[in-house]
Amino acid sequence: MVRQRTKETGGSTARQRLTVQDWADAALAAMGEGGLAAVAVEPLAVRLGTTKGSFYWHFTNRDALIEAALDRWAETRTETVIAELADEPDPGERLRRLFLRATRRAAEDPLEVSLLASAADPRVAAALARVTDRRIGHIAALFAELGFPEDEAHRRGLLAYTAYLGHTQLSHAVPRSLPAGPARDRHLDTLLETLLRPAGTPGAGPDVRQANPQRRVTEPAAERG
Amino acid sequence: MVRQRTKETGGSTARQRLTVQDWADAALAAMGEGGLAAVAVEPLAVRLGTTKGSFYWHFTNRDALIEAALDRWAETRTETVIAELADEPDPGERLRRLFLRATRRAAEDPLEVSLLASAADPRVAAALARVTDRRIGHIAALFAELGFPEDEAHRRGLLAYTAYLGHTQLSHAVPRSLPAGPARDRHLDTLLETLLRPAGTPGAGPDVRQANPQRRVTEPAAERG
DNA sequence: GCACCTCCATACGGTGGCGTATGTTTTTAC
DNA sequence: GTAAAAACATACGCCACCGTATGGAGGTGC
Repeated sequence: MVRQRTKETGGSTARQRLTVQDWADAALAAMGEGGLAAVAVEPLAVRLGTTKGSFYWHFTNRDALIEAALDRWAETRTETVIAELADEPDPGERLRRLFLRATRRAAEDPLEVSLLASAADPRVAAALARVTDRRIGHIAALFAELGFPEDEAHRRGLLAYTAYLGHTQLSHAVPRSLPAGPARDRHLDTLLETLLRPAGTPGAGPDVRQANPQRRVTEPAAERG
Repeated sequence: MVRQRTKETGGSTARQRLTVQDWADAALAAMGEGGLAAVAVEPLAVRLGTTKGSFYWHFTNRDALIEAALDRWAETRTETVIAELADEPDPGERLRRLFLRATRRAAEDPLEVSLLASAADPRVAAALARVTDRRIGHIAALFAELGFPEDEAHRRGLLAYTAYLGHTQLSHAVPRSLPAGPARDRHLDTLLETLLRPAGTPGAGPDVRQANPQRRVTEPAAERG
């Protein structure tokens, strides 16, 4: 990510120039490590091997950087995962792989947790709202594809996303509280299974979805990567 | 919370003196609003109507304040809720009321979200680990009281706490994504009901996995969000 | 009522980060 | 190959905050 900028190494140095996105990515990285407050121009400049002079050429001030970073986050960190699985034909398997992949990535990157904690900032809140709507909508669409009626699909999508968020929090705060290794995927599978099971929805309950006969699926092995 | 300290109001002023806990509570409040970085001595002093002189009498430095605040949080914000419901005889009802109460409080107070995002700090991580273990253990004990075997009770306790965390995150980040008003409790009730329903136990390794209720394989067109 | 201890106020020096001003290098235009 | 533009470097003033030093209020013992 960070470009090399050896400063006085004779002639071989191709002194890269930085782009707005380089700064935005660095800001997101810093944000993941230390929250919004850690998005500081001068430390970022050091990390990028440059100086403030570069920064204030690309941005008017720190706020502009934060907005750029949030935009970049909202664009990249949601669509990529969705797009990666677009070729999977089976919606159930697509849901499962989406869930496993998303939780794994979120467990590796503290950025999302950091952003969730910065929702007091209106710009962060806006980005979060955008991303959350998109994600829940997409999951709900998967449930709808699986045969659930519209509102029930949305309800389950909401639950799935809630589980995703909670799991992410735990994986960062107290990782040892969660099963690790192969038990991890099994745990997430049972969680998904719970969400997929036809519930006795008491409120506006259609009667149809009764007991699941003989569900069998796809080995959990496929999801590596 | 903040004590009144009118500064020059003649003689009627009972000039309160501050305690270590006053500072710790103020630190927790600031932390909820702006994260760990917002725990700054001088702003806190202003909020408390005093000066740094007071602070550095009670604490050696800022780090000591943070530790005191974390200790106070770990002690108060978990045991109180548990203790408040100790007189409820029915474990199912105790679980339900615990869940409703905890989620409501967490939705009102941003502190917990902020702490979860500061888990990179080892002191915060320690406090979180303590509190998390205590809470999951307590919830698991409730499930055990309800008749679930030990490991299954723990598994469901973990799921319940995951749901709690996720719900809390959503309620702060994108509150409108969650049902409000009376639908709120109904939503949480169905969530709990899901967790209480006897499920296909995972440990013994039955082949049942992942459900497809009446597949209605739709066009991939539904994918557009 | 006087020494004494507790608790707070005020005044300092130091650091880290923001934003501006202005110089310097690299790239592009032609 | 030179002039203009783009991209970066350096130097400055400013503010917020940390921690220290020291000087008082206010109560307490006797």
